[in-house]
Amino acid sequence: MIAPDQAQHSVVPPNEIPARLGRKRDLSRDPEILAAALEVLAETGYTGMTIDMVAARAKAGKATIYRRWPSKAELVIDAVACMKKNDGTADALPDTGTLRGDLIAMIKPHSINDGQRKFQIMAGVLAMIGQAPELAEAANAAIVQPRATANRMLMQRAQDRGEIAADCDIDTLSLVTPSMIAHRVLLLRKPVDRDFLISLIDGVLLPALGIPAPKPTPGP
Amino acid sequence: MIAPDQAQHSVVPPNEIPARLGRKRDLSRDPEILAAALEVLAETGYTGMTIDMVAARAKAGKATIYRRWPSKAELVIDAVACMKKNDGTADALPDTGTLRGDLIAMIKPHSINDGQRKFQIMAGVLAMIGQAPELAEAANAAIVQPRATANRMLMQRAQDRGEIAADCDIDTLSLVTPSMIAHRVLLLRKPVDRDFLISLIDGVLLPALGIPAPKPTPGP
DNA sequence: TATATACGATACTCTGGAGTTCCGGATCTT
DNA sequence: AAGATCCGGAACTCCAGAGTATCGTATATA
Repeated sequence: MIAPDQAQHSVVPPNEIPARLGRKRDLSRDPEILAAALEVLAETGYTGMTIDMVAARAKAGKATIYRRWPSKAELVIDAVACMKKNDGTADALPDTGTLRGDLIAMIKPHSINDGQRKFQIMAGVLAMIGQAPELAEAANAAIVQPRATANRMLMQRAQDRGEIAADCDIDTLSLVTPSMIAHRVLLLRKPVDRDFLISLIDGVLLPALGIPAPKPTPGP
Repeated sequence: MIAPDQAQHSVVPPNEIPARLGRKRDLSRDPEILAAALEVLAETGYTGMTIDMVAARAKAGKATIYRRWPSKAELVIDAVACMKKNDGTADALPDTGTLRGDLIAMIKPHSINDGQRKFQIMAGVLAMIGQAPELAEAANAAIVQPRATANRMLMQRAQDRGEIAADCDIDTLSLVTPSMIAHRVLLLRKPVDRDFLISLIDGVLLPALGIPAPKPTPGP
């Protein structure tokens, strides 16, 4: 999917590598171009983004880009899909013993900035989800699902150790924070800061799971 | 805001109407053009929408449109803003005596279709919120806020009559359903049907407010 | 009636950007 | 060495669509 035209001779025997002549394609440029595309996408949105911007940002020629992706749309789809791989959300899930501790521990400066950026990209990408439904799936898989999955795993663990009831609607609740972060970034254009995330945890998630508010007034 | 250039002689005494010569502008065409713009917007998105499409849909000339709005962007902003006026969400808020009854009563076929269409428009409009922050406000005010306000009023009443605790985070909770509907329509591209809305009410809102699930298994 | 503006319809201009082609130089296979 | 393909860079073609201008007609004021 990354380099769509690398498998062009599907007729030749699979054991015989095509062994094409000439200079080899520099595969290390692929991720650099995709990263540049994501940067421009986050800054200007899909409509404002031009291939020249991406080429300039990646210090590449336009021909190099069109040699690897057939169109602007496919480049963007690929760039969004590749976010999923280098995300690192699932690594090192916290384990503090309480669900609230785990959820709070997920709030790190890095993950806040990363999240802000991802939803910025989502805003730029939503421009063309009407024409490319596959892009909606890619964006969902790369941006929303990692967070939802992390939430689901934390809640599942809490359920297994009896901290929350067995009949909680974990699947629905795991989507609450991603959805409300998206609304805050896309429409309200407010920052996703620590206080907002804590208000989601203490005002929505934990109450919905039957865990009472921990500190009504957190002293200084 | 609807006809930006109708007040062009701000110097003349306000009691003396300009009394311009020539044929008068047909004001009844304004809402027809705005409605056509919303239709095209919902179908094709901002990028795919052309002024010719809007003109054809409204059976109007392009000049007629440009005589009233200076650009495509301003037309769209106005169209979205005008949704807020003819929405009818706030009228006839249900009053069944219980919060769950009220929330369920809000689920009517009409409001479901209307909501689906509004969030479709929101998808089309998100394309340019990067360039026009005012459009983000307009979309928020026209699409999300009416629903959030209705939710907030219902919860406030429940709080006043003691059905739910006084320290509930009503402001945050009122945004849960609009945010999750948006995610479902925009990214998941699934229909917003009755079952989904009920799962939000019984799986998130009511538990978060401390109201136990009413029927674990709703018999036939 | 004379003038001025709005109307729908059509033709027109103009610009930005997608996608293509060519260049000189580098790197590969044979 | 020779031929083929890559590279970054730049010039190029091509077109959809925003915005403008014009025309014949309708409706307003003076």
